[in-house]
Amino acid sequence: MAQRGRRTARVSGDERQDAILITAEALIGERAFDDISIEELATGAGISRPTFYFYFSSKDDVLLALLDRVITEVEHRVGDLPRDFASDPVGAWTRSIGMFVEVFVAHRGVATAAIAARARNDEVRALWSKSMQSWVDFSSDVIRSEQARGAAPEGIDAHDLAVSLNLMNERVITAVLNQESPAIAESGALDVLSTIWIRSIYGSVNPGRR
Amino acid sequence: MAQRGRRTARVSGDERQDAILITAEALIGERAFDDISIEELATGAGISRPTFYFYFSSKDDVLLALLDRVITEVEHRVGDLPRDFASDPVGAWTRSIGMFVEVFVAHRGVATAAIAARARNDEVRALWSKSMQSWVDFSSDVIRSEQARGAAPEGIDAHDLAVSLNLMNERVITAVLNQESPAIAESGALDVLSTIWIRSIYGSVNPGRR
DNA sequence: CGGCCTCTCAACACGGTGTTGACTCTCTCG
DNA sequence: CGAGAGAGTCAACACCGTGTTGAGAGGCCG
Repeated sequence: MAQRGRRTARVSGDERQDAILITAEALIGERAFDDISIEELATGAGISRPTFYFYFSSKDDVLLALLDRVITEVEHRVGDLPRDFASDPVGAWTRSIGMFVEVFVAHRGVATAAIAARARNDEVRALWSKSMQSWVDFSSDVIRSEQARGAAPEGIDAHDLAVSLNLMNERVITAVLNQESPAIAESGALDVLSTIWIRSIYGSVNPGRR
Repeated sequence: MAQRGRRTARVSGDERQDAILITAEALIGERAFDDISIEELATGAGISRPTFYFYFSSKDDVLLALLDRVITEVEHRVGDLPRDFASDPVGAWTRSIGMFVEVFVAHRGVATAAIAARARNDEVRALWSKSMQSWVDFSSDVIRSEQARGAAPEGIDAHDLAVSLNLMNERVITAVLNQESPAIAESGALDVLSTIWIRSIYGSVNPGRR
């Protein structure tokens, strides 16, 4: 939120700022963020390179602004997520994971760029963490309440489980979208992920001995 | 394998090449790969920057050489992994995952650098994939055989499951090692990961209806 | 109108990468 | 043993991308 980008601002020039963001989002969709120069962003927005610095302090700052929007959307959507897990756990989890996938796909470019940038940029890392945290909080709350009502077995820390499963989602979806190898087919992803979530949240299996 | 780095080579100068690799491995442990300049690698190896180019064609080429070693180790260790899953599935899986964790921790710097570099460098991506593929092949083989002997339920594709779980391991361990947030405690990681693997491989749960 | 604040950019400084061309060893073969 | 072919080395250069500086143009407000 608030004051990402521009320094003091008040009247016009907002359009320029937007133009940079729009250019960035467009380019990010077709090319790696690292391969986009500030020159290109500036030209795309109809300004010179030094002028770019009037609006943003760096290329990463642009990414941050883009990420901000995504975070806002994530927090909205997570907040609106239904919590009717008692009546239809499988469906409810699948819908939640489906929403995670949707957000990722919708902001594919920003997500990919942010994941790459978080290794070197603290602010990007913090912001990304914040959005992952929304999902983790949501899932660990639900897991805990499923454990409390006896539907899911205790014996595993709800938070750790939620973190691991959400990180799995992040990684698997990234692999699918980037057509990595090894990866899985996009069509089957939601299914596999849901199954893993369900089994590891509700299952208490002791194969063989132990 | 073979012929990474140096162009034709035959006699001496090998030491120089090693010196670069050693310097790289040392620096990579204390600083992000991106923040290391070729100048530093050269100086560390006692040569000038242009001379560096005699041995490697780029900084990424050095990383590739480092990765090559890791791949070799991974393939060895995966090959040596016991397959006594019938008698003690939980223990066997935990040991396998433990080995994955060990390799990651042992080559922490290279792993982190490779993960960051794979986004921009095709060769790094290919090499990393190769090592992940070793784990995936191993795990999907075992899952398939566990399904065949009736210990694990069918109804989920062994390959997709193996890919997802291995990507989860990669991501969770990275998060732990980099002290990201959200992440989990290093001490509990193996436990949580094993539990998720076991439950999703052997469990067939239908909570509520379906 | 006069001054301030927003906005703009040419020109510069810098740091990193990769290349060139000339030079020095050292080993080998006639 | 003397000539030539590598192997190995590096000063100097060409580039490109980033970020800064300083000087100005235009509008809005008293």
